[in-house]
Amino acid sequence: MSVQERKERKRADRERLIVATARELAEQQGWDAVTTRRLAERIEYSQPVLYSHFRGKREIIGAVALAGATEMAAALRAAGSGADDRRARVAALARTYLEFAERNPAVYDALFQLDGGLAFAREDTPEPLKDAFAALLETLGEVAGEGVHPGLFTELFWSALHGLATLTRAGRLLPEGAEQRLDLLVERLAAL
Amino acid sequence: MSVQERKERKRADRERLIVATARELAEQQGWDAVTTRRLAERIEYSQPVLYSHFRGKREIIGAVALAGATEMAAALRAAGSGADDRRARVAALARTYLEFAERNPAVYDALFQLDGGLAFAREDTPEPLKDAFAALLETLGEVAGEGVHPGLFTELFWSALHGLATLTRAGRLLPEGAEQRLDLLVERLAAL
DNA sequence: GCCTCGACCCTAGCATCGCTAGACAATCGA
DNA sequence: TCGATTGTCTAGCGATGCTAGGGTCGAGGC
Repeated sequence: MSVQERKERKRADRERLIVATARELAEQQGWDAVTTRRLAERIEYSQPVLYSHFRGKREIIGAVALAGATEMAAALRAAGSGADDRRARVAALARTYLEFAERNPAVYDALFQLDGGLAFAREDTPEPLKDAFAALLETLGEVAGEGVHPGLFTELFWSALHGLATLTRAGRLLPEGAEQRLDLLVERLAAL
Repeated sequence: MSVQERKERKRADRERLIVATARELAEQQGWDAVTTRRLAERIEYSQPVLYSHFRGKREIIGAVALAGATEMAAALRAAGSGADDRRARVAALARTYLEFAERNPAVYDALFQLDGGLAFAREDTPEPLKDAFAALLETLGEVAGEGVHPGLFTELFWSALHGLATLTRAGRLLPEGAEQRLDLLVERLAAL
C-alpha cells in the first residue's frame, strides 16, 4: 500500500501546486492571463493533467477561492483580537477586510466576482466560505443593535465593505477618501 | 449635402441598432453570449462592420453602459419626486437602484462589473456617468449629516447599494432578506 | 528476472473567440 | 461614362477551453 500512498501524496502535492500557481499567476497578471496553456507550462505538465484534477478552469478558480477564504477568515479573526472596545474591533475588522481585498485582488475576485462554481448561502456551501462569514459575524453580531438580526446586519455590513472594495479597485472610487468612508461606515452602521 | 446627411443618419441608426442588440442579447443570454459573430448575425451585417463603429467589444460594452447610465439616472430622479419626507425619498431611491440592477443585470454589469473602457471619478468621465452619480447625490446629499461631506456620504451609500446588488445577484445573499437589509441601510446610514 | 497489463501523460486537434487583411461591389464626382 | 472613393464581405490569424487517442513506463504475477 505504500506505493499507492506515495502516488496519492504526489497527486495531492501536484494539485496544491496547480492552485498555488494559478493564484500566483492571477495576482501577477490578472485572471485573464491564467490560461490552461500557461498554467500547464508553469507547473511543467501538459494541459490534460489539469483536467485530471479539475473539471475545468472554473473549478480551479473555485479552488483558489476556497484557499483564499480560509486565509481571509484567519485574517479577520486576527484583526479583532487586539482591540479592547467594540468600536475599535469593528474598525479593525473593516480595515482588514478592505486590505485583504486590496492586497489579494485575484483571490478576492475568485471569491466574489468570478464564477468558481461555488454554492453560497446554502446548506452545501463549502466550510471555508461559511467560516469566513462566521468570522465577520463574530465581531459584527454584537453591534447589530437592539432587535436587529445579527446575520442580517452582518450581511448588510459585508455588502458595504464589498461595495467599497470592488468600486475602489475598479477605479469607480478614488482611494483618497478610503479612510473617511471607512470611518463613516463604522460610525453609522454599527450600533455602538 | 443631403446625400451625406442621409448616410450619416443611416450610420447612426446602425450604431444604435448595434448597441440595442448587444444589450438585448446580453440581457437574454448573458454577456458571454455576446460574441462579435452572433452580434453581427443579429444585426444582419458581417463582423467587420462592428469594427467600423467601435474599436472592439470593450467599446460596445461601454456604449451599452452609457445608454444604461442615462436610463438609470432618469429612474433615480423619478424615484424621489413623489415622496414627501426625506426618509421616504431615500428609501425610494435605494429601492429603485436595486430594482434597476435586478431588472437590467446586463446593463448593470456593463456599468460596474465589466471593463467598458470608461473613465470614472475623473475629469473626462462621460456625462451620463457623472449624471447618474449626481442623481444619487441630489437625494443623498441632504441626509449626509452634520459635517459630513455629501459626496463622500453618497459614495459610501452607493457602495452599500452596489454591494447588495452584486452579492444578491451572484447568489451570495438570499433574496428573502432584501427588504429588511434595505430598511436597515436607510435607517442607519442616513442622518434623518 | 521477465513479461504483461494498467495507470499515467503527452501530442494533436476541435470548435470558438476577438480581431484584421485584402478582395469585391456599389456609389459618388467629374 | 469612367475613375475613385466608400462601403462591405470572405477568409484567415493567433489564442482560448477542452478532449480524443496513442504511447510510455512502472508495478505486480509468474
